[in-house]
Amino acid sequence: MSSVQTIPGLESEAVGDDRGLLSDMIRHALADEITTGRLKPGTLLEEQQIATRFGASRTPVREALRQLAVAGMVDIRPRRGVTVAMMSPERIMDMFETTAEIEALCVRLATYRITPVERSELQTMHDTSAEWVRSGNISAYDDFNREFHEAIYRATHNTFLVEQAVGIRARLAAFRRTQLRQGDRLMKSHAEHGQVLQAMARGDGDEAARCMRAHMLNASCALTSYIKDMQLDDVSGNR
Amino acid sequence: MSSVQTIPGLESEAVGDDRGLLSDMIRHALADEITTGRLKPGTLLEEQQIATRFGASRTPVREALRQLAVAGMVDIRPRRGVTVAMMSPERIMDMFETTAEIEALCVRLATYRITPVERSELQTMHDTSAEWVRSGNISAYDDFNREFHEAIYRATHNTFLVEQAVGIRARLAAFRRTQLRQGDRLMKSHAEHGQVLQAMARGDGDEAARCMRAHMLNASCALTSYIKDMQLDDVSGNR
DNA sequence: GATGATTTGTACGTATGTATA
DNA sequence: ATATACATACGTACAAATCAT
Repeated sequence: MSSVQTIPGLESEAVGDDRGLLSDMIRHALADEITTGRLKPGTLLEEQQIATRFGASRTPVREALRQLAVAGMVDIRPRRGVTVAMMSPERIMDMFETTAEIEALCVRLATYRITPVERSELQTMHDTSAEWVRSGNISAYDDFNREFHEAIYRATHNTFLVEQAVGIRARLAAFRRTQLRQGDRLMKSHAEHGQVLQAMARGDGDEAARCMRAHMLNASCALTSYIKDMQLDDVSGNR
Repeated sequence: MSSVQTIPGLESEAVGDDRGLLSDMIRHALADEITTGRLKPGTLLEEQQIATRFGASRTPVREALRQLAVAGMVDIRPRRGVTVAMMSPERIMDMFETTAEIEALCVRLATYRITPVERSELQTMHDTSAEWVRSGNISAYDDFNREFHEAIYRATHNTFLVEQAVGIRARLAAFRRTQLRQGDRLMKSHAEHGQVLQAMARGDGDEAARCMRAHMLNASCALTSYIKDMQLDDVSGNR
C-alpha cells in the first residue's frame, strides 16, 4: 500500500535521503496521515504530543505544522492551536471542480505534446489496469489511477503545471480513495479512461478535455453521498 | 504603491490582528520583497541576519523561511542555507503558460456564473482603467490589473480556484510588473481586457477563454526579452 | 469573573554538518 | 587532506496567552 503522497514543495529531495531533516520526516508522516484520512478534519494537533510521539522536540514539529498550513492541510489559529483543515462540503466540491478543470486542461495540452513513448506507456498502464478492475482490487486500481493521471500531467511537459496538479490531487486523496468503492465505479472509471485515451489518440484535445472533465465529475458524483457522512465533526465549521 | 500580495495560505487572519505572530510578519515582509523583485532569485537568506534585521530571534525566521519554501518562493538545501527560489527561463515560461490556462479556465466559468452586480463592477473597473492608460500611470494600471483579474477569479464563485489562481499570479508578480512598460503594452492590455469583457457579455465562455489566453500570452511575449536580462545569476541553475 | 493549568510563541544554547583555507 | 570557521538543526527554557475550573 505504497501511499506515498507527493505534494510539490513538501519534499526536500529525492528518496534515499535517510539523514534528512526531522521536520521533513514529521511533516511527511503527518501529511500522509491527513491525506489518507487517518487524521480527520478538525482534529487538534498538539505540538508536545506530536513531539513525544516522534521522539523529537517541539521545534521541528512546529516547523512541520507551519509548512502543512501553507499547503492548506492544517489550519493555524495563533495561540489557539493547529487543527487538521476543515473541509466544508462546499469547499470539497470547489476542490473537485478545480481538479476536474485542471485535469481537463492538462489532458488537452498533453494531447498536443505527448511523445510516442509516453503515449505507449499510458496505454500500457491503462491495459494493465483492466486486471485490477476484473479482480476488483481497489487498492491496486487506486494506485494505478494516481499514476495514470500523473502520467497525463507529465505529458504536458510543463513542470510547474504538473506540480500544481499533483498538489491539488493529493489534497483530495482521502476522499477519492473511498469513491472507487461506490457501485460499479471501478469499471466505469476504466471505461472513461479509455475514452480519454481514444480522444487523445485522435489528437482531439478539446474532446479529450471534455471526456476528462466528465470523468472527474462522475467521480465527484459518486462521492457526493459519502461526503455528508464524512461530516462527523461538530458544528465548529465557524471559528 | 500598495503592493500587498495575498498568497492564499500565507496569511493567518483578517486585518486588525496587530499582535500577530512574528513569523507571520517576517514571512509577509520576505514574501513581499521576493514578489516585488527587491529580493532577487539566488540571494542567500541567512537566518541570523534576517533575525537581527527584524529584531527577532532565529526561531520565527526559520518558521517563515520554511513556509516560504512550501509556497515555492525559496529553496532550502538542508544545512546549506536558504536562497530565493531560482527561476529558470523554462520554469518562468511554464508558470506563465499555467497562469494563462488557469485564467482562461476562470474566465470561462466566470462567464457562466458571474452575477449582474459583479459584471457591472468589472465593467466599471475596466472603464476607470482607461484613465491610467491615457495618463500612462503604470503603477495604478498594475494595481487595477491585479484587481481586474482577481475579480474574474471571484466571479467563478469557486473559492478554492480563486485561491489557486491568486497564489500562482502572485508568484509571477515580479515579472509582470515590468512587462507593462514594454512599448504600448498598456494600451494593448486594456484593449484585450475589453475583448474579454465583450465575449463574457455575449455569454460565450469559450471565446472569453480564448481571448484571455491570448491576452496572457501577449503579456508573456512582451516579457520574454526582459527575462534574459533577469538572469544575472551565475550558471548555478543546477544544484 | 477570577485563578490555575496547559499550550503556544519566542529566545537562546549546543552540536552536527558544510564550506573554506 | 586536515583543520578551522560558520550556518544550520534541534533541544531546552521562559514568557505570554488561552482554556478550564
